[in-house]
Amino acid sequence: MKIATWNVNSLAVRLPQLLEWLATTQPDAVCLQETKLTDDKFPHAEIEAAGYRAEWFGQKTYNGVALLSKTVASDVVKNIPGFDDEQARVITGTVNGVRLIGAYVVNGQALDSDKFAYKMRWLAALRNFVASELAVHSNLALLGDFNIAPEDRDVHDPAAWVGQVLVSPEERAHFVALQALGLHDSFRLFEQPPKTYSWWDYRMLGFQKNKGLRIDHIMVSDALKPRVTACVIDRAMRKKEKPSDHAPVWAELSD
DNA sequence: ATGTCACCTGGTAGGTGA
Repeated sequence: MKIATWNVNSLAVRLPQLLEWLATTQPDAVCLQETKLTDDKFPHAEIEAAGYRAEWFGQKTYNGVALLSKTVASDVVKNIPGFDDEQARVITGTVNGVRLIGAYVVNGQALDSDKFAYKMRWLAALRNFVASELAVHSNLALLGDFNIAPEDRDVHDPAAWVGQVLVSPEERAHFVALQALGLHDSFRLFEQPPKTYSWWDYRMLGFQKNKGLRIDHIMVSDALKPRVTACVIDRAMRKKEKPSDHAPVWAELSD
């Protein structure tokens, strides 16, 4: 079973690339972030024609998430129960016996901003939600755009990023707290090439210079960990015409 | 600090968010 995550940065713009990528990569399930579509605009017909079921949860202009899968997802939950949130950032469902939580974590803008305080509250709520889901679903993956680079080796120039969001000790502490629940960063279960990132700023030739961060992750539960046979960041999609600023990430699970 | 991209409103440019 192949599971994946991709921040598409507007599904309206990226739909042709998504369909191409589904056809070549053949994931069994994929969580999308930043669809930027209200629910009435979601391109479910095109996605179903490509052989995928879809669950989606969006809003105007910003955020928006979706869960695509070859077989139908069950027990779908939108956003974090009990956490009042105007923003569409989480979609959860069970596919082939695996609980998938697809998340678009708050960016946070700047460390001294209201948005960063919201990011901290949001991550605390996510942790509680993941803990409650883990209590009833041992086979669980939390995947998405975390907007956190867990370690300095996930940052092209750690010194240049000091004081900015995505790399702060406070954000990294939240990543560690998720690990403390028994979640494992799939990417680091394997030998990986150095300087492998999942996001590059559109500005200043970020991708061409590989000035990136690894902020898109697939975390797996203790029960799922021994089943992970690979985790790959698909840089090729960042080289396409009109790319998303994020590359897709996928992990292969044995049966 | 910001060379890009996507979206909105409201208008053929400017603001916001990432």
